[in-house]
Amino acid sequence: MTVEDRRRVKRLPRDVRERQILDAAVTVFSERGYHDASMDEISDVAGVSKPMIYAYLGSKEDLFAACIHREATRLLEAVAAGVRTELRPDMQLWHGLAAFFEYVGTHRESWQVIHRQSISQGGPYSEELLTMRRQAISLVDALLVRVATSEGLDDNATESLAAALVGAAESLADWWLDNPDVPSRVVASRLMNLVWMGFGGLVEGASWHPS
Amino acid sequence: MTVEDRRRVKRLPRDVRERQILDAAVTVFSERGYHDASMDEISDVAGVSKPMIYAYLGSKEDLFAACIHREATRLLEAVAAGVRTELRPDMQLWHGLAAFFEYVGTHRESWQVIHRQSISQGGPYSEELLTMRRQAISLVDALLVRVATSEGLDDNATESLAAALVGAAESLADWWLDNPDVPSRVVASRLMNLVWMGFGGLVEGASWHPS
Amino acid sequence: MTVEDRRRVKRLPRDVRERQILDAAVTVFSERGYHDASMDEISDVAGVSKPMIYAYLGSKEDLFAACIHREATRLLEAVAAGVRTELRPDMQLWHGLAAFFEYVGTHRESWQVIHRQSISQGGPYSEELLTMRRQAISLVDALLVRVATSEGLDDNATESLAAALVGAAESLADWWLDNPDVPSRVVASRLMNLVWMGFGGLVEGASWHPS
Amino acid sequence: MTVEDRRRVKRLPRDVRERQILDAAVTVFSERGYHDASMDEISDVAGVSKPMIYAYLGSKEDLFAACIHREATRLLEAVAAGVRTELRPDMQLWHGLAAFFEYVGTHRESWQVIHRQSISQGGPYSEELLTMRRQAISLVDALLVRVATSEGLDDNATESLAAALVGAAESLADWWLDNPDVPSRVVASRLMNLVWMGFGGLVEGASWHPS
DNA sequence: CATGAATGAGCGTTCATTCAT
DNA sequence: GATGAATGAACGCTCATTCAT
Repeated sequence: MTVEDRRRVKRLPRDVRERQILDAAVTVFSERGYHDASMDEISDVAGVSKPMIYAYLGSKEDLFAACIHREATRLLEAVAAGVRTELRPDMQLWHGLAAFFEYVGTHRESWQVIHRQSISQGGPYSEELLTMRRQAISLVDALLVRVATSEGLDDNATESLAAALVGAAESLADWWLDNPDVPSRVVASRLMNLVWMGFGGLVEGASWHPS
Repeated sequence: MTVEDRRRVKRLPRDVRERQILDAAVTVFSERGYHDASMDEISDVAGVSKPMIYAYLGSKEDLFAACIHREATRLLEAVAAGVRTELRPDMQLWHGLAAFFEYVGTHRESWQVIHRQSISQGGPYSEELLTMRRQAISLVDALLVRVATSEGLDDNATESLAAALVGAAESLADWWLDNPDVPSRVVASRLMNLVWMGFGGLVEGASWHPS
Repeated sequence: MTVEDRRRVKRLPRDVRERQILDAAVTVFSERGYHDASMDEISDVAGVSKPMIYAYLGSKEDLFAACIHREATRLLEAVAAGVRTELRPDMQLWHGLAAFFEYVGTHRESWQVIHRQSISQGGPYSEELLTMRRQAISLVDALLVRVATSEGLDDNATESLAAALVGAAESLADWWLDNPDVPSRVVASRLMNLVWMGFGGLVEGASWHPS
Repeated sequence: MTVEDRRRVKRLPRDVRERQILDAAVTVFSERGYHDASMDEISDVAGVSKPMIYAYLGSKEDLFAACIHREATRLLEAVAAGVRTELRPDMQLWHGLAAFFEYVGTHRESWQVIHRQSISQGGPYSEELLTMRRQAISLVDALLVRVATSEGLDDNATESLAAALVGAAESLADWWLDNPDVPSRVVASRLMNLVWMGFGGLVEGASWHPS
């Protein structure tokens, strides 16, 4: 169904329209970033007039927050689905990473709307962004805590390592966008090896493989 | 303003004015982010009229690029100064990380203007940002390549690991801003242990210390 | 809303709906004024959908006119009921004033929707406002004419005095809203004394009391 | 100097531009009322771009307040100049009223921008309006207090009479706008007679004349 | 060298009003 | 009879940028 078709169709129920609008907003925000995206373009892409957006999703900031929320939730759920606590610790981490890169590879727009934005904490519009990022770190932190229990790593330490790990994954995902020929599994595997074996280990020829 | 008054105004040489302006711009950009910073505020903080800024530094985007360039160069130089190739590989990495966190801790404004910005690659204003980030990755990559030579890690692999490492450091720096009680050395040491020993090693009780 | 639900909804007769809507509109207009009142809020308060308002009462301007008409008519009727021509001239005026302040005191909403609006004659929406105000002046004028017949006050003069008197009453009503402790009768009595005895008379100790 | 000429003239000093803008704003506000006046039209009439208005006078509300302040101050000063305390009480009042109608007759725009607006106290934009009106009432109150000292009229009573008198004058001014053939002095004289002799006195043939 | 004055262009937001069901 | 869905049109406001002095 093309945009023109959609424009001619009238009186859709609210939730359908909301989904249309959110889809359009994700597309535009991911292409242009928050500031350079205009409500006009979003309404055009959605095939809906601007007042509908305000009626259903509120202000630009609200709309952005809704996008972030939906997309980040999907990503987090994908990752959480990979991390099954009945697995061996290293396998939990591995499946989490694999799920992350799998998701990023198959949902570029989703990833971009989440990640390619300012994280200046001053700006009010990034509240949702920070919240979701904190959730991501919490998820990883919980994983690390389970793994590292009673190993002398205090809460503070595991949280910082979780933050580092999340940052590493984000940054590697970005690198991947510029080097798309590498398969998802390979990228995940590289990060897995780095964080599990350490560079020291790698240098000495050690490596980790899913067993 | 009368002619007499004007005579009393300091006619500063160009490079001094440029420094004034850049300093002000760094302050404002770091506080507000690129989009929310206004040329008016920058000119106010600099104590200079707006046309001066345009005459000396060009457009807002140019000005931002100049800020990023100056501050990122300083950071990179600080890190590069830590990484001395005559050292043992692990010590090179260690001193690089230590220098990084030391710099971030003592130059918050500088760090914020570099990092707390959108990295949406669509936007033209972030050209310099991406360039400097690529330089950072190159720097780390070179280090890793020296370390890992002939270990089966190809160029592509080390570059991706370098990207991951840079991202981990950035993210950890952010975490640190929210947890400022942890000393710089401790933060650096945590990341060093993660990337050198791997989580697997840490779990088994291994750890790395500067020797 | 399913078909069953719809059947359960009350299908009220037209005049009941109109009264509902007018009541709501009076409330909202009196609170917010014409411009700041939104059709959305009115329809909310009325518990009726917007298209109903348009179907029954026409445009926003029409709706406002209907409000003004209804409320001003009630006020005028209250005052006219006080002015009984079989009374002595001064008693007519007195009872008219007393009725006015009595009405204002007991129908604040009504008074506010009538009075706290722009009277800019350019605006088309105030046609009814001006009409009703002219009626008020006519009412008073008729009273003055009866009182002052053959006293050298020509038509033009009594009409202007009627306008002055109406303005005095309006303004005093406003003052009263900010000083609600004064009883209705006292306020009316003050105005009665002013316009009957004159300030010159009051200064000399004269005063008027209902006898 | 026509608008076109003005538009071609460049780089006027700030205070000149501010006066131009205020003049234009008074014209437009008086014609259309606050809400129906658009900043676009004001900037057109002023021969200035909109950003200048915001730079010099602030928001629409600020601009309106500035208009009200300037015009109401002029009116109050004109009236206050008429009321000279060395005169006999009745003559003070008379000259005040005469000055009021004289001003209204010769400055219609000024009067309309002051008076033909909503006085809904809810709206934030009318703060200045209420303030100036309170000043007017205070001015009259002071006069009445001087006149009526020790006559059994308490503060509360004189203030209410002052409010009534101000309202009567406003309303009569409005009536006058629709009946412009009556000379200013005659209008003033009618109100003077009403409030000084009272209607009771007038009916009995008494009348007040400046002696 | 330096600046106050000035604006084109665009954005987020709102609201009275109407259509399709 | 009644309503949720939908929009055209306009408005207040801001900002990077450039003249004229």
